Amino acid sequence: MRSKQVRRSEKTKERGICCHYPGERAPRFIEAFLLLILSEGPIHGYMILTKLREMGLEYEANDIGYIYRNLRRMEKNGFVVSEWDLGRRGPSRRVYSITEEGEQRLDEWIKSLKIMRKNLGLFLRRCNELKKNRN
Amino acid sequence: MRSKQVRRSEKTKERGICCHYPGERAPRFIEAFLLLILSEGPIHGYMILTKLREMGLEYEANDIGYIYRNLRRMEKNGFVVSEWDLGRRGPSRRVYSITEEGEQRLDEWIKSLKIMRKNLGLFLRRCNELKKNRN
DNA sequence: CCAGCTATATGATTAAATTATATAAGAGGA
DNA sequence: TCCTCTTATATAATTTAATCATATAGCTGG
Repeated sequence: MRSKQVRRSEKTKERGICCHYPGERAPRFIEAFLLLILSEGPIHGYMILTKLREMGLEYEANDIGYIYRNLRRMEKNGFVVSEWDLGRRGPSRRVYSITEEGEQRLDEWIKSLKIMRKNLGLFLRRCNELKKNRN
Repeated sequence: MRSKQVRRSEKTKERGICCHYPGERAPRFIEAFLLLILSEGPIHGYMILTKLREMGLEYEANDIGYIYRNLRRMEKNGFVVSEWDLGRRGPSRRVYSITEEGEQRLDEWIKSLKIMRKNLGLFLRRCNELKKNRN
């Protein structure tokens, strides 16, 4: 460990979906995002971090431990399987693939997140009305 | 305690925003919803449950403990204040009101939940594309 | 040889969601 | 009177998960 650790709470308050919001701690969506990425093809943990950032989630270097932990849990739950990729230079990679159960799980997530999105819309509209009525 | 407890995990899997989704546990939005309701006027805990249900969140009788705990935490954090309402028949009520700090906190929530809603949209669109390309 | 990037992993701590239960006032019926 | 139901608040105990912190190792370029 060389570089100094940075506290998320000080640095990353107003960003993506899986970090920072006033509640301090992340919501519980990471599994959905991991499943989507894995559903697009086998991939290793470190690359997932890059993908998440491309999806606007702005993870820090720190958060990689969180990814690995979740991948392990998901493997335990049967949503993914992994194998070592040793056939290349550099540190070896553990490559994860989604299972049939994982695909089903993703479908459940999609259903739930659709409802959540709808309810968030209602929430925000109601907030708008509240502010409007105050002026 | 008279009535039988019901397990959320068996009964309420595919519902609102603050309960049930594949991750089993609720996301961390409850504070935002409580703040919005309180921002509309002082109210006691038990009535909040009704309001949340009206907002489509389908809480069970069980979940009232969760509400109370959150209200207490929020009071500790200075987002709300409470006082007893003894001037009526029936069990006495603890009536909560939002503070200036609570209003600010709600504004932070609104910012974050807007981003979250946007990112959920991107997520769902990406899922759609994935499914489309498979056919 | 050191710094930096890539790569995986996990112990320890803290926060919070869930389950379960305790208490009590009043209303209405048998 | 007793019983049950609804309204109302509260918290102990348990479990899950997010965060903080750190360890290890391969390879590249200066």
